[in-house]
Amino acid sequence: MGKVVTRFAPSPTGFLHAGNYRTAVFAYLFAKKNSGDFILRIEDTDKERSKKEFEENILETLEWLNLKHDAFYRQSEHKELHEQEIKKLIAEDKAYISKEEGEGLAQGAPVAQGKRSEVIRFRNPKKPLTFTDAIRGPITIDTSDLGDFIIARSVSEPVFHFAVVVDDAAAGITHVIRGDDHISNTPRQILIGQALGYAMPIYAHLPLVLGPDRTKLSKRRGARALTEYRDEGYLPEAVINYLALIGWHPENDKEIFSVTELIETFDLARIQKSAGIFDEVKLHWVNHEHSKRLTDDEFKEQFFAYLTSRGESIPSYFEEVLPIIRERSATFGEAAHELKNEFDFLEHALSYDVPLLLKGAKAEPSEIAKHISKIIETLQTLRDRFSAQEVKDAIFPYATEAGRSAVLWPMRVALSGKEKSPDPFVLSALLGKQETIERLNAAQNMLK
RNA sequence: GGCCCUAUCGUCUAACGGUUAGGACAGCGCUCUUUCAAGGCGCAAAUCCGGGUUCGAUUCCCGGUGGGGUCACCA
Repeated sequence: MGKVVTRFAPSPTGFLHAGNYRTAVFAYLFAKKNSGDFILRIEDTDKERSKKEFEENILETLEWLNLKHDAFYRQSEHKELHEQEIKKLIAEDKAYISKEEGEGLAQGAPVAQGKRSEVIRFRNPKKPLTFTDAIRGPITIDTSDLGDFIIARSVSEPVFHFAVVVDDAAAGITHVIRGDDHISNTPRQILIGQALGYAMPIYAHLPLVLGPDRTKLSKRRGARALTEYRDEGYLPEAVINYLALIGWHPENDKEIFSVTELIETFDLARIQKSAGIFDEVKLHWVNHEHSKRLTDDEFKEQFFAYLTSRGESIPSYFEEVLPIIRERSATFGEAAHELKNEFDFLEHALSYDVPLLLKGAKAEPSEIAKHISKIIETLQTLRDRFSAQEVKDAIFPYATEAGRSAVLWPMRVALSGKEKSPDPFVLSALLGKQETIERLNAAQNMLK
């Protein structure tokens, strides 16, 4: 058997959503699994609706996902080939030029909506046709109801079905991996291929990815362009991992895969037949798992790049706070939010009031003031560059004895000025001995 | 509506005739914890219905029902 060649063939008529890219992921994984080629073809035969910006978005997204193609072209670049093949079919009387006299064209009215008075139709043998789908097995469809379908608007303007068949054959595509919604298109494409004398590719129709409302993903129903996930700081490997999990499952219970692992493990035979629903919540979890697997350096570097690309400023406390932010956030977007909104107290002056100081302490102000004095006293005995653990060892016994909420809540608020924050020991280490004591003093003064 | 595809917890799924129907996300509870997360532990949750075939059906066959797709001079 020759080299495996798959392709991803989107039309640049809108932003592609997760379902489209899931198809790309499978076509890519299958090609790479078999040491084959993955081709990207932009299907731009519809000049009216094809837009450069959509093509750019597709390229940009694929690049972000790092789904590298081995060849790239636009369908429009194959005009001569298409025309040659159309003429060939007409010459062989397998297709013919048809005079159209439909309603919209009658009564000498001007040709409306781009409708032509002449088109090229395929002579349909009108027989039941069976093909074997790599995922679903044999599928039989009677092509009679198709009639003599149109294959081109004119000799130089092929319609999708025709161009696809010619281009797939020209590129030596061995496996056509595409969405379920193309099953009913397959017979007519096979018919065209047979008429042209092409070798048939293997078809593998993937189950569709549906939205939460169980219908085909679409922009209007809230499906988002994949680039939005990039903008929210999702990791490309996590997105690929999650996408691969819709409709595919390995033999074991493993769920978190790198792309390399995916290529090793992927198997067309283990693809689901029924449609799956895109679940953002699970994607979020998968991303967190991938994020946790990053080394500290990788996280720092990638998070830094994310912040920079977003035009966010890098605060002075960036590095110190990284380990804490990492465990609390699932995406870079969330981490950025934490960085900006939850740790700003590290470099800005505090503003909080006595009620907040008392809120979770469940104790009298005088008692709290006493606790704070004790904390300051204890902290004085520690070395200048103390660690969170050292502070905890020093304070915790006292807190436990005197009442943790009465001691630790005010301490935490005094240091962070916030109702929610990391624990007071971490906070102390972050601020350093001197600043910690200063803030505790300030809080105590407020209580007097 | 015609044609085609499809059917296991809410969701993604495991099982390729014999299992207490397994895992994951979400949910709930407990724990850890000054707080919010994260973490650990646990609970609850499914074979669409009806016929066959079989000693035995989630699994094979038929019918129904549900869901989806497709019926363009769009791709």
